[in-house]
Amino acid sequence: MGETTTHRHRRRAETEAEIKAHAWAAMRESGPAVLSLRHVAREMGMAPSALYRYFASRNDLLTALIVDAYESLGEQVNETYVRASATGQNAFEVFMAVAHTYRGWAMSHRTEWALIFSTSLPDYNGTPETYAAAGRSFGVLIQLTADAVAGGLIDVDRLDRTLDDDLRTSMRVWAEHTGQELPAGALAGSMWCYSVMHGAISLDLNGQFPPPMADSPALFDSALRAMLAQLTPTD
Amino acid sequence: MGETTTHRHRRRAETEAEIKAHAWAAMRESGPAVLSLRHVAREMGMAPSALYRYFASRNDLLTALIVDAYESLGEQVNETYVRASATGQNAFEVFMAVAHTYRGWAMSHRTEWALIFSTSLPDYNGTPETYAAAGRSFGVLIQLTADAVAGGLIDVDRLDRTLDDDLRTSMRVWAEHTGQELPAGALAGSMWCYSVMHGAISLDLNGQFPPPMADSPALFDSALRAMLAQLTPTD
DNA sequence: TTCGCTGTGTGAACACTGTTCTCGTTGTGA
DNA sequence: TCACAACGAGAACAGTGTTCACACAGCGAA
Repeated sequence: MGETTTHRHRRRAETEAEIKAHAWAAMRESGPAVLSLRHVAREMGMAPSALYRYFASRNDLLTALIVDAYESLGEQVNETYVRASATGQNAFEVFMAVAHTYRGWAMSHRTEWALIFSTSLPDYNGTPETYAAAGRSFGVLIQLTADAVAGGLIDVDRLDRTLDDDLRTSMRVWAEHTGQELPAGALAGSMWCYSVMHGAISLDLNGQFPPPMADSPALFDSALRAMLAQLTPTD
Repeated sequence: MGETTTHRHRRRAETEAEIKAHAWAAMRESGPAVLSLRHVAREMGMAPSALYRYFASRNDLLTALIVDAYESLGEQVNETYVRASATGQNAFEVFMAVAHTYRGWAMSHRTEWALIFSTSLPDYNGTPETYAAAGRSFGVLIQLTADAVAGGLIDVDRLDRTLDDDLRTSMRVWAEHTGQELPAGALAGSMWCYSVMHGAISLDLNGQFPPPMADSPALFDSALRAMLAQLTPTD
């Protein structure tokens, strides 16, 4: 038998996609979190109740949208990782390329970003599916850390010594959980970089930076490079 | 005459506060962004329409709540700044104390944090009042930067040289806007620290860190110290 | 080919929501 | 004591997510 994709199946996938497309459009113009099923239905020329044939609830639709957003982000990030790695640059340069892709995605997909990273969606609760989707771009970060360690870019021993004991064991626990051979210090360093990256983007997107430094890739770049410099050996 | 606080005035202020208290309580248990005026009214034993004597709309109530949250945060941050400064510690140690207060507030006021920092509140738009309130804790950061520069903790010249030209001029523009004498490099450094601080908290609160390092003040601490180390002279 | 089932769409209904309006009542300053 | 502003109640309107009974279309099996 295999996958019998009947005519019905295809049509169903189409309408499903169309619903999501209209949902994105609505959120883009009215801001996220005001997604109205009735509005989408009206836009599509169908009864509100008909949407429930495709998504069991508003939350389910939101989950699907979030998963799609994660997938889009993960895909772009991963693609950049692969392409930049192929050029033979060292892991830090690859990381910078990935980070700029990450930031670029956030800037050009503000709605998606808000949907992913804003707690406080009305009544929405995260699901296992979203967590799984989130892991994908996180995996690239772990991979990059492993690359950097392999390339000798990280002063593993020094970083390890600076860590608090409890923190070091936390890192070890997680390191074993990843497939890679990751020293605690390196893992901590990657979390530092992740924090800078996420924080700079988040502040920028929310307009929490003073006006003249808003939407400044240069500030983002300098912040990340400052943190990376802290990881290198022979300071 | 002066301030004639009649009986009515006092009662009005009381109900206003009571409304906000009930609103916070409701958000705390049902998550933010599902604030329902009717629910608050029901809880208080009054008609929904009566609330409109105190807040012109749901957005106005939200604004008041956000301003209160900012004020609470700003107050705690400022208090820590004053107290820590009085002990004669250097500006970096004061900054660490302030940062921990900041993080502690975020952890113990998740609802308030979400209200402040989540874009994507349903239909809510920022107002001048909220921007003014936001500036208060930002001011402490600027003050700390000035203190650090005055204390010779920041390698101003080196940082200045590492900056992109456009970025440096952006920083200068903003530096003039603040009352303080802030070199561009130092200002950039403070933005880096702000990014780390905000990012680490944000990721932690949203559960975006791997489980074993969730809710870890040590990770937060190490990330900030790593960034601070990057600012000091004579590396 | 006809039967029956499953997938899809409809429209009415329910319980909500924010908001506005009109109508009383009640406290306060003159 | 009077007049007026402040306050509260209740009904109403338009909007929401969601459910339900119903009707039709398409498809596999008899």
